[in-house]
Amino acid sequence: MAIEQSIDQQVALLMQGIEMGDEKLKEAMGKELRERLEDSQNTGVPLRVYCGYDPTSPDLHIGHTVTMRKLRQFQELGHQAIFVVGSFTALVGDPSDKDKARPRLTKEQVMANAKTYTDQAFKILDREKTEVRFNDRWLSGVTLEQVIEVASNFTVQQFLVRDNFSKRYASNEPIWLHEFFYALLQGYDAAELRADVQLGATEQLFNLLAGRKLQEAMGMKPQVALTVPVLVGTDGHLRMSKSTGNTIGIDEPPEEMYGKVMSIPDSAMSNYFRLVTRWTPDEVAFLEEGLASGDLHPRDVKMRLAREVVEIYHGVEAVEPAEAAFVHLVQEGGQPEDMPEHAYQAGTPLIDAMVDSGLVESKSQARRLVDQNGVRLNGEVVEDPNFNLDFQEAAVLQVGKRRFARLVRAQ
RNA sequence: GGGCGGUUACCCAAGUGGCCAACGGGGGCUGACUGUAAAUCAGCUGGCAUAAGCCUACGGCGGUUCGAAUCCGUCACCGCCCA
Repeated sequence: MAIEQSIDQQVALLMQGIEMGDEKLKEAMGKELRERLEDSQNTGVPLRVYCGYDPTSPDLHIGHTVTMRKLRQFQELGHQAIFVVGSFTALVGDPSDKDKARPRLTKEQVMANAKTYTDQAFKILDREKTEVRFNDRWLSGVTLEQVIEVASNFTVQQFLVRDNFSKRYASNEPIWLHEFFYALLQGYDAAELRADVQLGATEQLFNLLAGRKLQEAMGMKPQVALTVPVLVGTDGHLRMSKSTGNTIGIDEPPEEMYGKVMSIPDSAMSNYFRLVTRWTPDEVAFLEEGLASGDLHPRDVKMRLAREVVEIYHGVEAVEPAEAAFVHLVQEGGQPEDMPEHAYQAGTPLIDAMVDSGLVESKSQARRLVDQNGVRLNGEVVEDPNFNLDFQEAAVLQVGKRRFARLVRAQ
């Protein structure tokens, strides 16, 4: 059911948060979007709006949800969302988001990942109104002739202008020929899907524009390209991505999610407000002003952010327990309710139990941690790594702030 | 096909015969402090060993040497230039 809104309101909503890196381009796209929306209203034909996701890892993270949220907005206005699984493009490796060529995946990995991807995506998207497409369905059948035909629309110079290619070119890093094809493939997708609108992160702009160019060459009306800012990872600087290990997975348990949000640097909060919450621009502005003036405490604001993120993926009932766990564990330095259990033989040196329980990787590392006062047994800092375990009752082993195990003497 | 340069720990990168388990930076970990797992500061960051010490490691293999990440040979891979 399309929500009744004027075209003006719709454009304003859909363009909110769109960043094209160039005001003129953004204006032009906004104008094209308006035309499309008007056409759609007049003809009653919904717009075909697509976004592609390369299944390079088994899990989606909240970085992926930025474009999904935008897709969802289109859905709510009655348009057709198309979720494209890059089952073919993932094999090529997208050069956009890295300074280095990405390792290529096998077909099997890609298909396994695709399965979990789509399931997770429906936490955001309306399953009923989403068309899921796998791009190997059409791309794997493309002939060399067609490839050359498509390639004839582009020059090498156009590619070299791209920041991440020009950088690598300048620093003598390899630029693989197959990487050039990535943009062509995305363009091909756009044409195949007869897309009216394509969404992507700002770094994808080049690819989206390639789609426009190809559609035009094929006698179609070029799609509206809309890009959203990139979400930074938990480190606060780099793009959130599996390969840098700075992700917050949308399938992670509430406590984990809450804690990870709390671990982002204060400086990254604004990025998160805008990209991964349901807050309106007014609410965001209120928080930012409060932070700037000192009226709001950064920690409290971040907790608010953490609650919001947990609520989105786990529902409102998961929020309180997740926050309570955080307060207990981190702010009060308490112990978690659940911790893995490890059975030891009486007389086992503590250091061995640390390794055996999987809390540390080697005895050398365990020794170092003891030296650094990072190991506690029943709350007491351990001084002697060779201490022999022999407790009647279960003992709580703590390594650092976050790793716990319950040690139980074996019979 | 020819010439030149390169390959060092999770990443970047220094080291050109012994003082090298290998400078520095990033990341990660621990601690202190705090406002949180933020910021800041300090320490740690191959394995085994209570310790002395031992083992493994500077692309692979082989050699020179009392001794090699460092020299030589060869193979593999990468980059640049020429064709």
